[in-house]
Amino acid sequence: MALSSKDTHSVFTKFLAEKSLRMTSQRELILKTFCKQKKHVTAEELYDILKKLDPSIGHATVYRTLKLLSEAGIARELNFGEGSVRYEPDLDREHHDHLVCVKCGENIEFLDEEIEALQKRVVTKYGYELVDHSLNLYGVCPKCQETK
Amino acid sequence: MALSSKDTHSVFTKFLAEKSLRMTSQRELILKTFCKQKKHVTAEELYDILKKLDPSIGHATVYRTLKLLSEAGIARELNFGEGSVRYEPDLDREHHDHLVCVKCGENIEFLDEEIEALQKRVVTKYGYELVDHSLNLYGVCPKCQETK
DNA sequence: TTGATATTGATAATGAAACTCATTAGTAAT
DNA sequence: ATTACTAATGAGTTTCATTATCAATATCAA
Ligand SMILES: [Mn+2]
Ligand SMILES: [Mn+2]
Ligand SMILES: [Zn+2]
Ligand SMILES: [Zn+2]
Repeated sequence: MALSSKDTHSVFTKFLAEKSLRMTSQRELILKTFCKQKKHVTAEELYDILKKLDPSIGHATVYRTLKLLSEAGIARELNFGEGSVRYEPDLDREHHDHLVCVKCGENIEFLDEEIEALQKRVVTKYGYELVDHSLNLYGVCPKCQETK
Repeated sequence: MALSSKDTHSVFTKFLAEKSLRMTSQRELILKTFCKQKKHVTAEELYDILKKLDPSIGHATVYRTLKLLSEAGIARELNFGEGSVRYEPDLDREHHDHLVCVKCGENIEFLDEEIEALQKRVVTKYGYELVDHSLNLYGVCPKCQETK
């Protein structure tokens, strides 16, 4: 049962209010457009999409807002070693990791509770306090395996 | 029983020969210096160290050679989301992942065979052919937990 | 040696992301 | 509505890591 877009909006508004920041039309548009995306987008890709909806939108505002959305827990940053960060909606989704095809970029999301538990075991073993983790598996997808 | 530096040298030479590339004094110095490092270094950090040994060394040569060393399997690229890539010797070392303190950067290397096995299970489940993986755990180290 | 080719290092170019700042917009009290 | 305050915006600049260019140099095989 995914949360409605109204929820991300109110979560963001609340987050902003707590920091004496303001909900603006740009932030609303960026939030709404970001949440619609099916794929993990870069700031640049989202900017290109937004430009069509509001040609006056600024480069920096997209970067700034994605950062805010991450802080608010609405977005998650992903790093697949491409040189730029990707973002995905994170609020109404359960945690998952990624399996990426190195040939075509196809992206599978998976969740392995056993791996999750073992990670916690490692962190505990060394006396650390877990903050975050990043697990990316890189491989060749079935389709790309055929293409020799 | 680690391999001697003579081995990395011959591995690199063989790798270069197979690609009709040449072993040069710069590549020898970079290889030797890189393998001596105890920590994961960025290209920039290694460049600073190399400058003291050979002030004529070029920026681009360090970047280029680290890339070659990675292709040759002598170095491994690490991405801790800092904005720059780190490298570590990989030839005479067994695989491991990293637990990084988000406060002080302290870096623990660990190997969990169970996690490794489960990763393979995930990849197999989706019909992928595993190429690589990246697992980074981020936390607060015991020392930094004290500092409130 | 010589000729072909690879390498180098200085420098320029690139691309992502952060910063600057003058202008605009939102807020809350008058 | 007017005001005063503060935050937000977007154009443009800046930084930083990394890559590309290219003329000069080094290496190699014949
Ligand atoms: Mn995802
Ligand atoms: Mn390591
Ligand atoms: Zn593929
Ligand atoms: Zn620490």
